[in-house]
Amino acid sequence: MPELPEVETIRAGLDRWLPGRSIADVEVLHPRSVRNHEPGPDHFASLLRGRTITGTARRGKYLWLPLDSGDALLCHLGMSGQFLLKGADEPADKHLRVRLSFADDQPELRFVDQRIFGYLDYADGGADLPASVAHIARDPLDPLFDDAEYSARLRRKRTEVKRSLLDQTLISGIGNIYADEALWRSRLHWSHPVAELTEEQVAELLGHIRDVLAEAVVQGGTSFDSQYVNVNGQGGYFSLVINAYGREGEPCKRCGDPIRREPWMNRSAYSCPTCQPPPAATR
DNA sequence: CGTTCCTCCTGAGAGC
DNA sequence: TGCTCTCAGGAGGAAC
Repeated sequence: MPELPEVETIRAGLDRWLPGRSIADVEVLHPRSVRNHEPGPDHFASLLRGRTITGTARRGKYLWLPLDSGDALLCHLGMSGQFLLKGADEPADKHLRVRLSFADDQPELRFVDQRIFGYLDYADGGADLPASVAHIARDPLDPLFDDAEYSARLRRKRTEVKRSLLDQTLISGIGNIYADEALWRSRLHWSHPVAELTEEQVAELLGHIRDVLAEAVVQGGTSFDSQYVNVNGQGGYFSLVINAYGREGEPCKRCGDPIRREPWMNRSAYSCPTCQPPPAATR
């Protein structure tokens, strides 16, 4: 259930376990989970058998495992995807979609995904950056993220600030929760037009985005390492202090007024009506 | 061309 | 209880 911190937590957990291991077998239990691989599940499995995982990588919410062939096993967790490391003798999880076993007697890697919005794919030549991830912007925790370029690009858009935060081609890794949290910290309403943000406001927003993501990464990091085998990437999430998301009717931690929920894009936007007033019409 | 919005799934919880 | 409705941390691509 992944935004950047959850995906990063999973990546870090996998990175302590997978590099150097050889894939012995791949079992695809639901074809939709590998739907982007045109030749089909059997071909997908055959490409992976015998390959050695050489590392782990992430951009935004995309995760991939570089292989000794120079290709990569690409993964997006969608809304409900999880990676679990479990013993082969443990019972199948309810929504187990793909199972990868390794050459030795080690735990297997399971891809579990209730809603099947997530997927695995074989990325030809994608060890450094899979082609299907190339259009995704760097995320704000990436040392090569260019703040000035982001600010200029953002302010040229004709859209609202929350929409822009969820546009992964502008800035990646942010989803509905961290968007609402960063906007709360910035005292910005979701509908604020990005073209009207000053450079200073963008810089402040970016600072809050980095803070909330980094705090969540630290929290998430504690949950993944209990037992490598029983890992559920979602665990640490709820220890983060949430100020807006999901708090409809509860008091704003700054001013005490009840947090409001507004329908937004077939989803929800949470904000403080006092700290985050809708922008005044400018024309 | 840029921006908006529908759709792909399964399941939980609320209300009747 | 069982039905219907809404909602859920995402993103590609059709529609405008």
